[in-house]
Amino acid sequence: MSDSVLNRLTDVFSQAFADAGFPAELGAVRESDRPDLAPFQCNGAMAAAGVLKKQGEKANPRDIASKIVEAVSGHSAIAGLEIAGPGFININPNEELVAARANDLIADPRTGATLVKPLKVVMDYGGANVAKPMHVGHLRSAVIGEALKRLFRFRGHEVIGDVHLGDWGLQMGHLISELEDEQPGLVYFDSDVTDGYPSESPVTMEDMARMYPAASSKAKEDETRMKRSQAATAELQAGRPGYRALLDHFISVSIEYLKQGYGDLGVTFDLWKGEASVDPLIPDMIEEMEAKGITEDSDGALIIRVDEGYDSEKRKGLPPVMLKSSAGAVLYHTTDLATLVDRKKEIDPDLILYIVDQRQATHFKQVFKAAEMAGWYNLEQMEHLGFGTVNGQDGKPFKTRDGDALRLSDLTQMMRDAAAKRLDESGIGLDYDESERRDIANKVGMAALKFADLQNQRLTNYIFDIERFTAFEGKTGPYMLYAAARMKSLQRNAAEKHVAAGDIQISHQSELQLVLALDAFDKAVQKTEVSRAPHILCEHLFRVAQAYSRFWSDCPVLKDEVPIDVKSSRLALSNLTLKQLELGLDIIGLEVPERM
RNA sequence: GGAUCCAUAGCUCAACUGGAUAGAGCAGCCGCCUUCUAAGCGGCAGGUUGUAGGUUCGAGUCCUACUGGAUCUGCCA
Repeated sequence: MSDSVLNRLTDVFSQAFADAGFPAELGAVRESDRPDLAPFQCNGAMAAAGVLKKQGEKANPRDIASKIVEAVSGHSAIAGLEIAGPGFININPNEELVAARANDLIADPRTGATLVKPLKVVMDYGGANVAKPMHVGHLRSAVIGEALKRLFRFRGHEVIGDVHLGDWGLQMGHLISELEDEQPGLVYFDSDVTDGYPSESPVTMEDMARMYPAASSKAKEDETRMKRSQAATAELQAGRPGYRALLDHFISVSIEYLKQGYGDLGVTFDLWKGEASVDPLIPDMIEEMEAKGITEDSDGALIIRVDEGYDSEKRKGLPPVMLKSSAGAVLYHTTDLATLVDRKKEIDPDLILYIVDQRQATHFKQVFKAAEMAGWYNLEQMEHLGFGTVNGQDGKPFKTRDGDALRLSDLTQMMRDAAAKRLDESGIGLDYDESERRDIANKVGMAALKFADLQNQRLTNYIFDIERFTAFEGKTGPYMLYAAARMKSLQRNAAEKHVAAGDIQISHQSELQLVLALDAFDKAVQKTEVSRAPHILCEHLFRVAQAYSRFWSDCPVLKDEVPIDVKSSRLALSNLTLKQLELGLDIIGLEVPERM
């Protein structure tokens, strides 16, 4: 496999800088900020002048630039060079080199994307809770996590995705005590019975969705009601068989529901573990931590101090990790640590990524520090990848008009309906049968939803605007599906007309721009991995789709007046673009319909 | 009180980690469909990058202080 045009140029310039006595890194070539002047630029001359100046020599960056230009001019990879401003070097690549690169990309099933030395990576995302319906707040973790999982796999890593259910806290106590109020006669509440519980769940997902908020609000106002929930939680965690059996029902009913919800988004998990599943590890874990001398007793609670400078009076510094409350209950610090122990034992990963709301940044800082103190992992092996909250247009967390969180299933249905409506309006799909129309509407709707999320940088807060989501023009998921569908259409028409793909030759600016856009794939994928930022890949794919749309309007392929070798070349370029777009869109979780 | 994050075009967001004239999309205005999909393409307009300093050849990006917002801050997860 050849190297990208950008890397080839970097090699040439690095050599020139090294020969001139400068660090080779100064020869780094980059995509130009001024594409109107040239596609590539090298800014090393300015930095080189800085190096000389530090050594006490005076230097003019323009002089250095002309020295470098002299050294590289005439190289076969370069068609033109120009020095501009304080010492920028603008570079035009040799078009034959670009065309040769395009033909190499065709031969590569990964269209130029390289692989890395594989790591074993656990990704903790999704973060749904047992017994609670999925709402818009669950969207980002699922969509971002899934994209990162697929990206890391595409890079060659071994990735295990774990949904890590919230199934072990007070919420379970709420649910158990509420169920006892509603159906006190159930066998689970008979403490004389310890075995042989029914295999059928006493509650449905809708039951739980109703019962949990009811219990929670009662407990907020009524202290005795809260005490009952807490007692039920404690008994559950102490292993009362009837409660444990109920929990198993809650979990399996929830998982079935969640698989549906995540499945609608194309999100899948390798592990459906949760907090409850690591509970058996906790006693040994605490014993180990005590033996290592990192725990201490404080006001009856068992804690780990993770910050020497912590001052509880002034509330300054990082608060301690709480392993056990003064009431003896296990907390979410504890289960998260136990999960780390479990993963060490079962998987022994090189890296663990948590794709969780940015609000939990402090929590993860504490947990990671404790895990390091226990000697299980290095701090570099655990990363919290936070993201902003989903807000309404008023900047506050998104709510429906009734004040509830919008259910994810309602949101996805709205997206599908909007896409179906758009399909009707276009008039294109009138002759498609019903199932294909549904399929297209689903793919377009989900593409719009996911792309709207992923194109934002992770950390910024997220303004949820259904109007904007269901607008399918411009920088949207549907735009990219549309570009890809055109490529497929062209492919079909070419087959009908018996036009075969051939060698790519560049005869138009739009073809050159498209090839250069495609050639940036590997770099975009690498940057996305390093910064764990899917929006970088989204940006690349959008630029490819945009370059293709220009190509589409500027460069006819199958029209009669086009010479046969140009037809073959352009068809090959279109097919190459389709291949890369499908690879990239698959990573961010978008599916391309055959036509739309 | 302490800490983290954010502030860029009317709106939603980028800006390759210090480089040229800060870029896209939407909304607005003007063009382009009798042959490969107009969910598209071309063009115009839109900015004192929250404020004030500092570092240097060069700052949206780095340092300091403010202003405004979000979040977290030992026994819920």
